[in-house]
Amino acid sequence: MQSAFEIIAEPNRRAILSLLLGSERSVGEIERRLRMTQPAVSKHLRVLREAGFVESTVDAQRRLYRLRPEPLREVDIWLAQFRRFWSAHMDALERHLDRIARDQTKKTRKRARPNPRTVIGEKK
Amino acid sequence: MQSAFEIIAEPNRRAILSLLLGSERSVGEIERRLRMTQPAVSKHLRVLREAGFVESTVDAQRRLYRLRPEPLREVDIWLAQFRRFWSAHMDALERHLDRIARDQTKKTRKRARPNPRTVIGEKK
DNA sequence: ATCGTATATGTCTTGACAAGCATATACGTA
DNA sequence: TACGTATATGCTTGTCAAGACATATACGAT
Repeated sequence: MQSAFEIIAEPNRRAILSLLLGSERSVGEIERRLRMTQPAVSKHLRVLREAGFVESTVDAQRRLYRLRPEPLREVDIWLAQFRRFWSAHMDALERHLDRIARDQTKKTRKRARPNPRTVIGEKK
Repeated sequence: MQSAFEIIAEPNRRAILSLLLGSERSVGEIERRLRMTQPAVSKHLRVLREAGFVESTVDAQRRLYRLRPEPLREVDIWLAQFRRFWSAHMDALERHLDRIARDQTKKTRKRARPNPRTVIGEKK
């Protein structure tokens, strides 16, 4: 469970992070909002805290948890390398859809892929 | 293993995706480059294909795998909600670097990082 | 037809982890 | 003090995924 990617692989943890985006919350608030059991919330918070995604302060018996930016930025940095790639593809798709939708004569400047081949896509 | 987040939680799969960013590759190439066993590569590629991260075309006995953008965009969309947050927490220089990354300009870098608080942080 | 290469798949084992439930700890209040 | 509330932690169980190894399938060449 070292990497930030593994941490956010868990849906409940992602939900907690999204919730904390609004404001800091106590364990009880998270528990009620996300309809999880209290131990589950505490355990996920522990994982998130140890990975640096959240931090907490003590308020009497409660603990208030809030978001920390660094680990998510790390994910974002990894993702960044693909942005150039997918914007190229989306542009190609947009051009294509645009041609179809308007049914007008448009010249193709460039193909996204030079030769059309049979592609094995995802399972259905 | 439905969600894109679970798919990219696996380090070898992330390595494959990064490798495919360069160009399409055969299973054998991936195997050698990433020093994984062939069945391991094939299995990871299957997972990636079924989740829409890659597609393949047949070239004689080989299969050439290449990247598909959509699933990573999905991850990026989730991540997007946090950008506003962390840019508020980032210092000015990091914001600056972020801008640089976006429009591929080049400049000098330095280091700064303030964060004073009484806080229960990550494990040591 | 046989062989070699490239890739996919099946089986088995092992380890990680999430959930549930019970219990411990910490703190405020009467 | 005793009690209620808030949170953390311990234990057990079921699930699932990844690696290793063996085997199957597909194709080209001889």
